[in-house]
Amino acid sequence: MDRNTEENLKNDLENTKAQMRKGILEFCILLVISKGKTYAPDILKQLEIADLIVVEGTLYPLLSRLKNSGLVEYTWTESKSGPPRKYYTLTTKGKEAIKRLTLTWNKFNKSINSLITKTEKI
Amino acid sequence: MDRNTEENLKNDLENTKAQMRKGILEFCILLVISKGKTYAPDILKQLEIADLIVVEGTLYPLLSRLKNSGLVEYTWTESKSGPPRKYYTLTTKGKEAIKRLTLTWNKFNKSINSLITKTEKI
DNA sequence: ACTAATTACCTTGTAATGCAAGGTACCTGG
DNA sequence: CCAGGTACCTTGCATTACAAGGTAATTAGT
Repeated sequence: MDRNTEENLKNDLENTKAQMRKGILEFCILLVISKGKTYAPDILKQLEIADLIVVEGTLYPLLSRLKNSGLVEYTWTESKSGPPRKYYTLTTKGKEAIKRLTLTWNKFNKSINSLITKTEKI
Repeated sequence: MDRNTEENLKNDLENTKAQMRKGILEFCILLVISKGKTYAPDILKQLEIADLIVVEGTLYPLLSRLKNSGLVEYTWTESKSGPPRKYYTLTTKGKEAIKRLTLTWNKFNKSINSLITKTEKI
């Protein structure tokens, strides 16, 4: 594979990988919050540790959506080193959502694995 | 959980699940094609068997994208029961793409599992 | 020979949403 | 009092899945 093809392939795949990441974003954010009270910049750090790059402009609107859906709630809390923070926690509904999304995730996993194993002749 | 909350939760989750499905769509279509020559309606059937509902209006543009990216190619083939079909196969680049996407998929899986296991205190 | 049904391909318009970039506001330290 | 750090949020753009509708080839029924 020459250098150009390699370059193109990388670009195409970046796109597809981004799509994959998007798909699991909401689920992952709920998972992070389920670990206990957190606020936006901390969520970003934890996602980065889990190897999922997300940026502010994505996270804030998403947190608002989760709030409006009643899956999370927040309380303002003073900080010792800056402006007050919104600490998010899961609601009962949010916990239920995580359970179901975990099942969904496992289901997709199964679908893909069934497709992968059928293709080992590549 | 009352009936309204249950209804709302279902709707919210449908949305999120749809997002997840979108993310893996391109990958899954490549996997199906890697099993051997196929054409659009057959791809739809195989995805349905793997529990991934996709519709025509989604598939055709996506196949065009994959074609333009050089991951798949097609040949027109006569049919015994209707108009001619476009039979798709993977290119070398497409096979390479599948390998990398499989790695990506495994990586995301690991990320999520690390988030899930950290949260068993729910 | 005509018509209806089937099969297959594709396009248009809409809505959702991730991201880059930019903006506001609070607090602390020099 | 102002510069830097921290935290919140919004706007505009591009991508893209889907619903709905359209074109065309072949076959079956009458």
